[in-house]
Amino acid sequence: MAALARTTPSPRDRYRAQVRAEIKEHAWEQIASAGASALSLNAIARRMGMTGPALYRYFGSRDELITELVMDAYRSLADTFRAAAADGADLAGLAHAMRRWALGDPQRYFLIYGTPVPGYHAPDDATAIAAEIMATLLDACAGIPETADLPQAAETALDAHLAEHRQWDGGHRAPAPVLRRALTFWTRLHGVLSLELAGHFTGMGFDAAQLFSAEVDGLAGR
Amino acid sequence: MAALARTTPSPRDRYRAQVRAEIKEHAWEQIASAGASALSLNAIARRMGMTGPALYRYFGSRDELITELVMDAYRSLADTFRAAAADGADLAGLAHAMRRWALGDPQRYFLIYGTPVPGYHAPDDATAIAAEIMATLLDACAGIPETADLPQAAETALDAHLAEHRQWDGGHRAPAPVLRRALTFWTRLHGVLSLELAGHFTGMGFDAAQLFSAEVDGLAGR
DNA sequence: TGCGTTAGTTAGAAGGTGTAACAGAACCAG
DNA sequence: CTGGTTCTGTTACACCTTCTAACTAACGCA
Repeated sequence: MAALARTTPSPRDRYRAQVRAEIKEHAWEQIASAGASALSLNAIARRMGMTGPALYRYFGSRDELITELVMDAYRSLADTFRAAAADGADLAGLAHAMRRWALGDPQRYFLIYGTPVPGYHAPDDATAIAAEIMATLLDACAGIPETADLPQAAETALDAHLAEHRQWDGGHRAPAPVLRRALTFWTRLHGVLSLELAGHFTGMGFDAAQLFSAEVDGLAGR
Repeated sequence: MAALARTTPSPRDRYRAQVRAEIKEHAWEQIASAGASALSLNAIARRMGMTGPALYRYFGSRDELITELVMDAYRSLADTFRAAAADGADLAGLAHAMRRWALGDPQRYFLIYGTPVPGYHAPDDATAIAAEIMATLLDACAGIPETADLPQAAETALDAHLAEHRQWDGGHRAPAPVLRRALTFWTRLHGVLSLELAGHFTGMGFDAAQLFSAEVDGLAGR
């Protein structure tokens, strides 16, 4: 009873962690091949040679498993951003790192940025990681010349608005144009990327990478 | 047998059409409140006072119903675009019409532009309507000054690419910069709009409408 | 009036989530 | 080493889903 905080994980703990990880691996496979909506605990259990209810020892429900996968996806994206920034990537470097990350597993991207489920609210941890991503982005945006391709007549209006509504800046002391640039980076790249990943460009004939790069070049000030 | 093409719909035809329409109405309610993944033929049947299998007289499968809803969503968006253009809306007018349309039923927007289901391929009719939307957009883009906020150094590269990869222009004889503007309109507005609809801006404090408008102003050349 | 078509029913297969009760293995203490 | 506790995985089940098969009953038309 009342086990003290273990200094070292017990064999059971290790086993448990390993099974949980294996479940998640199978879950990612299913998601990659059929989307999150087709994820089935029973199917995962079958593939692992167990019966369905056994998985409920490891995840309380299907939603709990998906939530954990969402968190892992966020974590992975944040790490990708951080690693790229640590490697000295500029804004364009971050953009291309993000595109590679998304193309590597489109359904993982959609787990974060795809169709929302009306009742579902992301856990606070997710917004914390989102803030971490935004912080990395703001840092990168702070060191870009002002010649970049951004609204200029509208700039005054939006910048003034952002200057007074910056709860989301996480304490970053960037001026409003930098905030604007970060938001624009996010929305524009998501726009091209999500349409590309969803296949809306297939059959149109042009190369999505060039459209993406053109947006990146505009944002990064060439 | 082998009924000739009826000149006037029979009472049965009218009844059938009415029940189909009623099924779709309930489907839209369910989608709006719980998303397309939660759509249940059984639940619709229950609400209509019938048993589940009865609905299979009207739609061959759940997927067939959803496909029809997707088509209706496309049709509705295309009509919204056409109506706005017929009312003399410029590019900015089209943009705001699109935003109103999306905000009116976010899940309807996501039915078109949301997370794709890996195995699913949209019917050819859908791409035809998409082409119709693009045609309206290209017309609107053709009458915009060149001062608009678009990539300029990258312009040469992307424009050259688009000039040689324009299967998607539907015979529109617009020069490459117009094609580029239409694509950019689409991706940028989808970027802001889909993030807003998915709730990714909630809690950030700023007004998504102003971000949207700033992008529109940039695209429309003020 | 009578016959063919069609709508809606029940029954059931196959599969999903999730709970409850139980068997057995693993671990830990004495 | 043995006993007790804890944890894993099982079966059985309730309840939901989609969808098929077979049947009944109503409708519409001639």
